[in-house]
Amino acid sequence: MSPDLRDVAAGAGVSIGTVSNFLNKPQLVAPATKARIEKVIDRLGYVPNASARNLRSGHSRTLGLIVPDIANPFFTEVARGVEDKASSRDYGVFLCNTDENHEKEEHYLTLLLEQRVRGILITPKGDQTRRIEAIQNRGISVILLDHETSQKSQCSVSVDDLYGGEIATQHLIDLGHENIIMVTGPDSLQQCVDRAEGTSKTARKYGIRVPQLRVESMNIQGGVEAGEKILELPKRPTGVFCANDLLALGVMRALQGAGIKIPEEISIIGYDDIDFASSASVALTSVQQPAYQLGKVATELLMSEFETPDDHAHQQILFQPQLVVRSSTAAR
Amino acid sequence: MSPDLRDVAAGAGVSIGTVSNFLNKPQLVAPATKARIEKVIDRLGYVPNASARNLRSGHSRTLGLIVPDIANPFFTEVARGVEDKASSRDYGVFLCNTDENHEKEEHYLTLLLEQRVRGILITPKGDQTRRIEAIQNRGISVILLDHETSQKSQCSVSVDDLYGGEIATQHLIDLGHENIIMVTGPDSLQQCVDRAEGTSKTARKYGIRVPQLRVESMNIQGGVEAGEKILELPKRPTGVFCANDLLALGVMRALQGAGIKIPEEISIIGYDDIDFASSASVALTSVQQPAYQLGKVATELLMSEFETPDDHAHQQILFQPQLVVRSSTAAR
DNA sequence: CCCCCTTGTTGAAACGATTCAATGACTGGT
DNA sequence: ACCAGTCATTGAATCGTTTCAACAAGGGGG
Repeated sequence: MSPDLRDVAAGAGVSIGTVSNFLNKPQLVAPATKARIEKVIDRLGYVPNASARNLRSGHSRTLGLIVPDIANPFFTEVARGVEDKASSRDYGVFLCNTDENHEKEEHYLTLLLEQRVRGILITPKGDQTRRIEAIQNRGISVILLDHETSQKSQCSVSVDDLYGGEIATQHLIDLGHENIIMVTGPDSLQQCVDRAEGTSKTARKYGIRVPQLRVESMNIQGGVEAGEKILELPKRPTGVFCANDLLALGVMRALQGAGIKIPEEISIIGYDDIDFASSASVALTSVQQPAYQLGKVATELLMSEFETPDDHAHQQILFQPQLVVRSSTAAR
Repeated sequence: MSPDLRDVAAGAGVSIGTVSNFLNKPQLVAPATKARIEKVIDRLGYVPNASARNLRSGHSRTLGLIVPDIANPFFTEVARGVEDKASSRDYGVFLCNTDENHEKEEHYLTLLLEQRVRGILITPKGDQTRRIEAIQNRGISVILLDHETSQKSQCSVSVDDLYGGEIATQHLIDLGHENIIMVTGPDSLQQCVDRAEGTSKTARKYGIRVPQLRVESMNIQGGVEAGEKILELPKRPTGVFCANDLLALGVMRALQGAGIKIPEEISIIGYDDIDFASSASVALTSVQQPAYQLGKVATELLMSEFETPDDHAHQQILFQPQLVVRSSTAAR
């Protein structure tokens, strides 16, 4: 149905090998032959078959990207960074969305293995160290994305979530808040654990205890649920730190729905500084992360790992987040 | 590096063909043999090589999805619909983001052709009829997503943008607005053209002319730019209809930044009803589209096209959008 | 006891490319 | 006129599967 290297060769009156050289090592082919082959390729609309190519050459030109929630603008931004970098080197990207679901993560990992992708970028749920090592043993590079690792055998690119939790909490405390609550996700998300840890650490310095309100899903819906629980609390907090902006927007929606004034009655601070944060009903104070950069750097690292394996040292890159103050937090 | 069908066969003391049957036609394999093979597969961690499989069988188990802006929640929702449906039938999805850029679209189409995906879902920019027919001639099914077609040889799943433009405009007119402006994207986006057409049609009935303010990119940034232009207008409009919610949020941001009260001074209505619309600084009135459903139905249609080509009739499915009134529009 | 049918298994060809050693055709130096 | 050395091209093997015709082994039915 689709034309074939053989068809091209026949059309140009050369052998299959020459056409292959034209495609992969053009400097080996005589100008006149080149011209002839090119013309035939155009006329036939020949497009190489990646499967055949991968099979023979032993590696594909595709990467896998596994994220917990593609609807979260933070991860779409990361994905954009990955795609741009990959594209620029003529790699394709399999984008997989797990909905924070372990089974889906497993499912997609197998899918990527079947595809024999060249490398995988993953924001894993829970500790996947063993699984990941098994994959690396198959000759597939893996980079942890937005997830720090202590394993020296793995690369990771992440943002300092501990520090992020600290500056968010410090900000609330500086504004005079003492009754603070943190809305966070399941413990299987390392980001949540680290941000919470940063919060506790800073709070302890001031003799404050920050209770945690845990939700299932890190999205607006989850935030709304958290907000409703906050409303029922016997002693209502004056400051709320949410582990991401979606939660913060949800909490804000729930609280405002109950007639509570933000930030007069309750201050809210989010995390990620997504684009929508500044468009929110009250512009959201948030902790900014270099999402696009994260994706880009991770992809560079990944490619260096398999393109120049010799001078590639496994490294753990850590970005620093930054506080962005807007209108959702105020002195109490 | 990765174990092989041959390794499995050797381990289980059977031929390659039997293992292949175990994988693809288990009913042909004796229970005892099955058990033996299964054990070896587990022990070796065998994962089939999709390239070899595709090459031999002549078709892959992957789809391609091409969208103009994955950062737009409308399209992430569509993508979710596609992924869920595809996953459920064990298909993988290549998600491609074009940034409304024709070259990228072209680039990704070639990528998908190289991969010999089984089918493509695309929200094309401009008229791609010929290109798409060429792809179909290669035996790859194509479905137009969120883009109506009159071609009877193609399937499409879309939402009635003409009607959407009508109800948005009708809403503004019902509220007493006569000085209305539409913020829209480039003519190469059919959605924009259709929504604008709906607007004009309705406006004409009332003897009103709705000028168009055209921006390059259909995102928040584009909206901000449009908002700034609106501020400079000699005769400021009282109603603004934006071709999508991102534009609306951007316009809102710019106008509010200049101290204009929404909706008291200017009413704004968006399109798509993304999740963030109701969290906006002023909850956005919008035209709702069944995004998830769109993706899901399109994928079903696509799969039926190549799984049961005989009883598949090309069809154009059209959903109806729905007005959602919130706080960003008011009587003048 | 022979034949046919079913059930399970096998072996080899094919898919469309890459890879590489071998070959052929020239060129220029001596 | 010959040899060495480029430069272009070729042909065959190979990657890991699927596919399918052919075969082996039992199991009734006549």
